Amino acid sequence: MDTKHQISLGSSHKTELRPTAPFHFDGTVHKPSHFPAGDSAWEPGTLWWTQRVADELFGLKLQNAGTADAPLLHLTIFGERPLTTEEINAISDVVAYNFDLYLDLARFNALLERDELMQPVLSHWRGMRLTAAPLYESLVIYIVLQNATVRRTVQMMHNLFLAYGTLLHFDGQALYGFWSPQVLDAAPEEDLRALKVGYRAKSLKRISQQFAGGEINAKALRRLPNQALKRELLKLYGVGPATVCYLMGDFHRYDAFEHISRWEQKIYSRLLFEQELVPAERILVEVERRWGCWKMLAAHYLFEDLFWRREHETLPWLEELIRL
DNA sequence: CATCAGGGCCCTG
DNA sequence: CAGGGCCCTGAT
Repeated sequence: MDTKHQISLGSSHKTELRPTAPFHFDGTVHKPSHFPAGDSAWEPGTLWWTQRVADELFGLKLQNAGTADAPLLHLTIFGERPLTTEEINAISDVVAYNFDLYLDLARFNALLERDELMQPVLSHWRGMRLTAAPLYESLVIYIVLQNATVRRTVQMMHNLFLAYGTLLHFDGQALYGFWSPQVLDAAPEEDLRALKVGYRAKSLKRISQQFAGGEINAKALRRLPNQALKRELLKLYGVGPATVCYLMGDFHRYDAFEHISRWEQKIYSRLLFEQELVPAERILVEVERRWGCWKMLAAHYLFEDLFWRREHETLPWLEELIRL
């Protein structure tokens, strides 16, 4: 292994989290539609992943210790050193925000129960959340997704982790932790290009520079209303209409589903209209009509349900669209 | 062997 | 606002 940096996380702390009910553990922590990035591992009932908090890397384990209607989570935090109570709480808060643990789904569930198409989907996924990553990490992932096939995205992410990530050993896992923005800010663009990220090297560097320079305050952004938030996010170099739509999801803005990329358009055409290709505009009108302010979350349910089915049955039309 | 589009975006005219 | 260019890869 030519990973330059690796560390063992010998210190561990346990704490508990109580999501609002209903809570769907596996649907929330494992997303079949996401590409495998090397920074998380999942088995039913347990998720391991890495998280950079306040410029320090941690390994995290989340275990399902409750039921859908009486949710309880055991969170174990692995670090290089003992943590204070305040630090444990801070990390718990990050986890709670990223998994949207305290989301009230009552109205959403009532809405989906009245939707014929969504009834079976809801019966599988009731309590599932749309999850987020730290803003910088989400941006990196969305940038390597741009104009690339899944295979290439996986390769780019792997190369980036190999060159700039830190392999964290904890709880029998070996998972990559993200670099700090300062690292890519300082790296020559040619070095990034050598990792075969292509023109995305420029976006990665510019974004890293903006974060390293303290221009971005993710927590302050959370307080902005949708349109202002969108405006701010679009100022980030390399963020356009497709990426900003994903980012609004990271900020739990479930009413902000305002863009459909080509491959998603084909998938929604099938699921909503049973047609090959419906105009994007018509799809957006339809999701607004059906799900209103919950449209992004509802669309997420449909999508994850589809990709979960893909793991268990063959869907030839979908395979053609995914193009590994 | 060449050509092309891909889970976009920036820049230019 | 339309269209070209961008890095690289696998498909054709």
